Amino acid sequence: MNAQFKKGVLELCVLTLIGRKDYYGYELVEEISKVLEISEGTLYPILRRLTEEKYFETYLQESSEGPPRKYYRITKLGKEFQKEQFKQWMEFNQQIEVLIGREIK
Amino acid sequence: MNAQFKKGVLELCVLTLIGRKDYYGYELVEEISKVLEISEGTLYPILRRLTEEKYFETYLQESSEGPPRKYYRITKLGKEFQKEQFKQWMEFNQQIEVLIGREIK
DNA sequence: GCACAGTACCTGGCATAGCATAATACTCGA
DNA sequence: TCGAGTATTATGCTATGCCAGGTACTGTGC
Repeated sequence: MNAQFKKGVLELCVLTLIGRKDYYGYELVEEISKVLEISEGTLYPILRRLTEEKYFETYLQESSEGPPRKYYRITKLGKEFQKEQFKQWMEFNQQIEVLIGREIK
Repeated sequence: MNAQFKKGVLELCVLTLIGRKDYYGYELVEEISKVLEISEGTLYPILRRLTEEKYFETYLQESSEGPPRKYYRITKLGKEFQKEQFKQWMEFNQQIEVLIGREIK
């Protein structure tokens, strides 16, 4: 899989998934990994960045299966950002389809 | 427009368009610019890179409207690469849709 | 008791690719 | 002759994904 394709889109995926329910990092890696390849070293920085930009809030929760889990909850600002990013992604996709879409056979 | 989205996909667009007919750089910028924002500083390096990797061949042609034009023609290797990239892009798109697609309203 | 696997988080350094900016150079019309 | 349009190229910046490695807690098997 061309790693370049993921640039920017992973952020949208993280925003969208956490918009549906709170996740902790490791859980999110597993969830996304069901569908596409992703490494922890990619995801944790995205979570930190989006939290720094006030799109997420965090809280810790004890676990009986290991160290405490850091949960991420989307903020109002995060929801707006997700909407905007989603819109842009859809537009971009359509533009690409205009350029290359006819190759579908 | 989120510039990150373009990473990797522009390469596929260039491969696909030049797969249809020969283009010179400036012409290609204009063609793609009809659909999405792109700068020359982005496109020319892509052309050089793909030529170095034997996906394109080039030839010069005089022009009465300015300096000579450098035309790009796709190679057999380029066609194969385009197919492969196209397939990967389509797969990637589907995977993203699985993750975030339900947001469509 | 201890090694190990599984769970959970974090960071530093690297590679890639898009972009802004600028330089060069040719043609043509005002 | 000056500027606009055409056409190519190079340099340095930035954003983001990935690899590799480190820390630390829990439970299991020897």
